[in-house]
Amino acid sequence: MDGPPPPRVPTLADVAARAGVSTATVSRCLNAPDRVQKDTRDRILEAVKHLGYSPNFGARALAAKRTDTIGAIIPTMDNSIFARGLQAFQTALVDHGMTLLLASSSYRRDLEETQIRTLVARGADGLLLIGHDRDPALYDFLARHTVPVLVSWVFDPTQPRPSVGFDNRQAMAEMTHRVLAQGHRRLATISGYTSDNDRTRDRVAGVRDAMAEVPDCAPLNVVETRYGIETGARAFAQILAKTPETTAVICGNDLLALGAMRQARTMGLRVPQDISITGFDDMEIAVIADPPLTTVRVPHGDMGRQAASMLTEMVRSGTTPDTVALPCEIMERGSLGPAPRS
Amino acid sequence: MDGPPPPRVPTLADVAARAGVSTATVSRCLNAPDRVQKDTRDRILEAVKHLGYSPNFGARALAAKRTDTIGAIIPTMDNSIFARGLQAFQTALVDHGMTLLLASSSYRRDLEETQIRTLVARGADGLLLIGHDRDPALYDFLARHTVPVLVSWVFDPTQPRPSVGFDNRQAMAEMTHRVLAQGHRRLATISGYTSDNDRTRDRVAGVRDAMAEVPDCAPLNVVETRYGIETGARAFAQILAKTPETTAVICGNDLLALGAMRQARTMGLRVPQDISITGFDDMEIAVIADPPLTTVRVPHGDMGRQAASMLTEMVRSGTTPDTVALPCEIMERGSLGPAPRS
DNA sequence: TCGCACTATGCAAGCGCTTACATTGCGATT
DNA sequence: AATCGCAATGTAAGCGCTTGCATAGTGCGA
Repeated sequence: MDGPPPPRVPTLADVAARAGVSTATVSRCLNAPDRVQKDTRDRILEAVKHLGYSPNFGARALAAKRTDTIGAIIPTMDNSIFARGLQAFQTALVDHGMTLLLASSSYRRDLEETQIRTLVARGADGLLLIGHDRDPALYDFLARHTVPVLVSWVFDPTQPRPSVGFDNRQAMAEMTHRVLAQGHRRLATISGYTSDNDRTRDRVAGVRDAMAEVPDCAPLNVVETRYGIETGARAFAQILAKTPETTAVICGNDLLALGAMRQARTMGLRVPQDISITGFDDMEIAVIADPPLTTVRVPHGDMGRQAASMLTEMVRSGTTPDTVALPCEIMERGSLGPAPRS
Repeated sequence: MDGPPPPRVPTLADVAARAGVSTATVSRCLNAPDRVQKDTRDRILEAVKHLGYSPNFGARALAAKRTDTIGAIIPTMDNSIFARGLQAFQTALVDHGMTLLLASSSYRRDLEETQIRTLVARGADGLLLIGHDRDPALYDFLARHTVPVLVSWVFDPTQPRPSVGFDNRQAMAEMTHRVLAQGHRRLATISGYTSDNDRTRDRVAGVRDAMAEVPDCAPLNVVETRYGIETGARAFAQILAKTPETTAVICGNDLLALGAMRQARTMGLRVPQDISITGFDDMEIAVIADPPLTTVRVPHGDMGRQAASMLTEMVRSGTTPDTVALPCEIMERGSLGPAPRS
């Protein structure tokens, strides 16, 4: 019936021709359907379907000055912590008609900077970033390009930028309270690197906050290391070498805690009878660790979903939302027990 | 010194004006630097820097008919299996000057289809997909839009599309050989859902391949379920209810295996003395499970990096590379032991 | 000295879409 | 019946870049 198939990808003009209207009407029909009459719309839609038309992205971006694309830069996808939040973020973004442009920084500030510039150059309408710590020049750059930024994974109402996240400091303070409540007074912390990272800093600060309220605490032994199981194990050994009297090790994330637990076992220490260990994140495996890990449940999913809504709103309306705080929950499980009688 | 800053984002024309050349020369200078003379180039680069120029993405995409963007659709980021490969993929992509557009399908065929169309509409120059199972109409669609596709996570040279991955079937057969070598003859498998998923199908097929070489095996008890720890635990209980004589449970991934191990412990079974359990993926936690999990190490990183190179090449040169097979490695650890004397 | 090959640069035509503005047609208002 | 307002649609001007082709400049062999 039909002639030979069109040799090229159909354009708006092809649709317009087939429907017997102008390209403007087709464009409107696609972007604001209620601005064209029902029968015209039907005719256009038929043409669209028949031709298999799909708008050219570049042309649309050029003319409309937006891409319906949101960029996100996370430290890493390697461990599931960020991946879970990202999954929720991406899914929600799709529901809002947005697409995710993704990059990772490997926790490196210089790389993150490059990635931010790249994503903006790639036309990201808005950006999701983790944490506030960043060169002010970068924020200037983003402002100049009028790219809205939403910060996640933290809650800090004193920052000028909106964020959606949780209060790392308070969550860790709460965890530390629980540890202290078990009678522990000789604590140590295995933390991620704190330079360029407000989240890790806040977590350590939270530990200190809680300790400050109890008079007879020994000084906190803090070891900084890269996040990971192996590094957690090594850090644990280091801690016991320096302060063997430690009865509880508060870890900056679950991976570190898992490594610490393994090392404890290796060294013949029972958890929690001889030493208590806590984590942060509540990864899926926390509950099947032996003993199950006491940790902080982070609202990954809510954070991701909220971030998607907020960013979409920011991009579409140009408004700046209020910073949102999401609650964490302490999951008390087997790895935290009473302090041993010394 | 300078006048008031330009009120808007600078364009090619601004750069050209400042450098005293035409926009064509600036464009060439940016895209093929060796086609303009050194001093002209320096002048242009100075102008670029001074103005803080960065090319407009939409305009470039429209004129050049490419976006330097690669789309990837993975089943989920929720578990670290895909996330790790993706991390390597993204990093390598950046090294090739490409950017990652990401979507996830939640293992749902219909969603995946939508996402594929969306990413193409968003201007992805090429696509990374997981597994071959897909509606042929989709492949037609991609061909019509001349979007090259690379399939990953599988190795199947009989498929018309290039892929980079590993042989799920052979890897699982190899694992099963190891299990059989320990004297096990009553096996069960906890598999992910096999409909629309060639990877899970291949893994089960691998188990059967190996069993076929041994005459006295009991029939294989297969339970299909969603990937996860909880679901793995439930599936394990189901298996023991139906075939309590089972001495080894071969799981389709590590999460399932971890769940199975937990359930075994709950039911008072010792691993591996009473029952052996194996996984697939070699997630980071496999080694700290108790007992450490015998599993298949999948070359996530290599796969991601290779995929990035291959796709970039496909997009840039329009060629179709050969399918690449990457080796898996069986990690024999504590969760696999000799079959108990019955 | 002339012509030729070749390089560096400019000119200008799009790429396919959105949108401000203009036009048309029709019912309601006076 | 003339006028006005409004809804539906058309007209056409870009959006900022790439690239085929044209043009000018340069060095070299004959």
